[in-house]
Amino acid sequence: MARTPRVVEDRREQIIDAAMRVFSQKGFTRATNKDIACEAGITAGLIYHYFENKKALLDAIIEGRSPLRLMRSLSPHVLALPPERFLRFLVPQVLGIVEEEKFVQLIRVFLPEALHNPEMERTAAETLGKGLNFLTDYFSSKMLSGELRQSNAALAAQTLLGCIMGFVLRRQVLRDPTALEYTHAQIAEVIVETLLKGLLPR
Amino acid sequence: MARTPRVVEDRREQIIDAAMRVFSQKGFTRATNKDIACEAGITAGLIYHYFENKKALLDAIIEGRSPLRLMRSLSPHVLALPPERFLRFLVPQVLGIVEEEKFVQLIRVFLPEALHNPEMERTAAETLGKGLNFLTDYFSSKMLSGELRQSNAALAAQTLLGCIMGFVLRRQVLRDPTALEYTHAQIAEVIVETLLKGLLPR
Amino acid sequence: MARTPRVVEDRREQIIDAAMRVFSQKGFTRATNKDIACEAGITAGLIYHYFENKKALLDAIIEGRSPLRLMRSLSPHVLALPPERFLRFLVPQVLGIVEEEKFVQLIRVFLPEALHNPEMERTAAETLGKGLNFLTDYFSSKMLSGELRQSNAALAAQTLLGCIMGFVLRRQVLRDPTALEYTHAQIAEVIVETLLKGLLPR
Amino acid sequence: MARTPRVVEDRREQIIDAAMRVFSQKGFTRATNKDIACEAGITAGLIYHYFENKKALLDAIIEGRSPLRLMRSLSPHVLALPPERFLRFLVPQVLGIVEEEKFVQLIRVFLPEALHNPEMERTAAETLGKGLNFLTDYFSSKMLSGELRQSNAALAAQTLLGCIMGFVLRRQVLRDPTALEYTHAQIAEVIVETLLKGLLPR
DNA sequence: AATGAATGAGTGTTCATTCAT
DNA sequence: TATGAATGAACACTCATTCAT
Repeated sequence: MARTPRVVEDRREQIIDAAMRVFSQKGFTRATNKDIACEAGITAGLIYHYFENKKALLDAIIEGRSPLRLMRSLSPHVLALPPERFLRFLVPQVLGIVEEEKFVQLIRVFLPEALHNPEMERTAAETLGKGLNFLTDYFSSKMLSGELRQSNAALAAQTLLGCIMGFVLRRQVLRDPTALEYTHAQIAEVIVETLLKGLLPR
Repeated sequence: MARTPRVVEDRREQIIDAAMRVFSQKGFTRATNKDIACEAGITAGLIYHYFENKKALLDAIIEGRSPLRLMRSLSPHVLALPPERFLRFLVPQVLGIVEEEKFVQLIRVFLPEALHNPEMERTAAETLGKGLNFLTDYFSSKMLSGELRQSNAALAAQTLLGCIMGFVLRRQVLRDPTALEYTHAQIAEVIVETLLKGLLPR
Repeated sequence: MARTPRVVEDRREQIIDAAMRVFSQKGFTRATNKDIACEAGITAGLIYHYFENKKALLDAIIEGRSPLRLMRSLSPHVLALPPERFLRFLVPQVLGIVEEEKFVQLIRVFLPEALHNPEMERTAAETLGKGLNFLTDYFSSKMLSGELRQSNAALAAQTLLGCIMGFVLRRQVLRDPTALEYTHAQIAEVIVETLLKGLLPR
Repeated sequence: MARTPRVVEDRREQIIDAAMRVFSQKGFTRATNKDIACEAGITAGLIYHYFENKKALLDAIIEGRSPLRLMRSLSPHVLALPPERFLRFLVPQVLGIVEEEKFVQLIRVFLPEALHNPEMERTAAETLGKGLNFLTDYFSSKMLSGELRQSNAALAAQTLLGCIMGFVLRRQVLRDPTALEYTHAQIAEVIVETLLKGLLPR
């Protein structure tokens, strides 16, 4: 009896996982319910016991797999670190999370959807916004304290995150083999080195 | 007279334009022939007078609207400029081209397609690669001449282009209103300032 | 229970039967899925639950309804019969099978298809070939034993089968009312008498 | 001026010829107007200056190419010949005409159409009927005169024509390579010998 | 006479969704 | 829970036919 909800959750997860894989490979529209059912080892009809429709399944993926850990793992104490140590900690950390298989799948599912769906566009913008706010706050405080030179903190934050996104885009979305040869350490080193000198006071 | 070929070309262009708009709004798969025909003010059947099938129409968009101008407009003489002037010229130039309506549409059509179509994935990676090579070459030569400090030129190029892509992604793909408030000049200023100091020798 | 596979088979058979009727009336190309579905009392979509496509449905008709019984019913012991008894048994037998409704439908489906489809052309030629071989063998052995006069057994076989085909063609394909007035017995009598003893008076 | 109707007739003939070829290869329904226009070296629209629609083009083929020569070439004086000479003249003659390329095309166009079109079914039955009547009359008179033994003349006629049709069907419709190896002379010889004198030894 | 752009009705096929079992 | 038969509303695409030129 205590089992039923457990099983239900398992089945749900199982379907979500399968859908995640199929959507990330084929895209939401091209993926059929049969594809997903097949990947999950069930029949297509059963999906409708756990999800209202195909769209609800997509929503479940996106809601359930939100990159919250990212925020959590970066929390309070790191904010106290001086810029150089902060960035040398943050950048590889972000790269590590963002280039995980699950996260890459999420990007591949979410990105095309965001492109053609205003609601998801907003969700994506907001999620990114949270990350940017976090960084912006950090930069602002360090600019105030004089540890970073004065400039537009929000734009600086966007510049940093943009660099990282650029790498991820080329590596995980375009799957450029050249870009995939670098290690996270190398990438982080270059980003940090390049931006840091520009951000530090003379 | 002398008109006939003109009309044919016009009709083709007209269909391509309509498809461009519809694809960029709805995505290739979701866009129906009727949508495109409707947008172009014709009937769906006529599309097949000019294009073999829906995919051929997509190909025509992508081949016909390739961002070649970008490369051409940046060519020879600018390579001689010193880094600061070079970047202050280049970055707004690229932003200007890349944020044109037509170009943004192209991105919105191409990106989701590249995500689920290996052939386009390669095309996209190659196109980006050309831009990166151009930058990498410039950085390499300036590192040799001592105008920039020694480091991995390819990664530096990716960092620069990544920043720009990050901005475009947030502004034109996610259409984040906050990000859209900045002018090209502001964005370019921050990117150049931030990266330049990191790239210049001490 | 124990019903489920039965139902599936029934539905398949039901669709094949409907298709058989529609194809034989309208021809494969002219027959629409809607026609078939309508005849079967189902919706067009359901056809694709049981058959990959329209062509596969045609194949199923042709494979499933192959005139194998014809060969089987004629087998071993009749070969020992003397020519006159053999033919007096064989010809009405063949006429009976070949003029059955199902078989006539098969001809009406197959013939036009064989005319424009090399694969089916071959299948038809081979099927006919098997019948001819059977007859040729019989004629050969009886020519050796002196029960039939020496001549080209293969051509004699073709002559006999040709007569029968000629009748069937006129009766069942061209549906000539004059030809339909004869009974199988009459037709068989004339064919056997004519071929066996010839037209000339003794 | 006297030319115009000539040209019109030529164009018409040219289109009919092209249609004949295309219809006999692909079948009426599968053949497109573009196919025909292409084969005729014109554009599809032009067909409609000479024919009301596709069906009218088919009718023109069938009406214009009726196998009248066959009847004409067999006319009056041959009727006087004794049976053996008559058949030895008739059978190769018929085979020769019926296996001409043009006639075979006609069969390949007509046969599938007759199968699915009652009107053409009747036309075909009538045409065949004329041939049968001719033969039946001959057989009747020779039975009366005692040159042939008494039997059902109509069925005997059908038997003879059926034999020929059987050969043509196997050779020209099913294109059986084995059957195509025989010469007209061989085929005619066997048919005449078998029907005339029968299979039994004297 | 001839073209070919344009139409629109229709075709085979797909697939999300429902539902009896 | 789970199945898979069944539906029906699309959809991409074809093609006979029309018509301005």
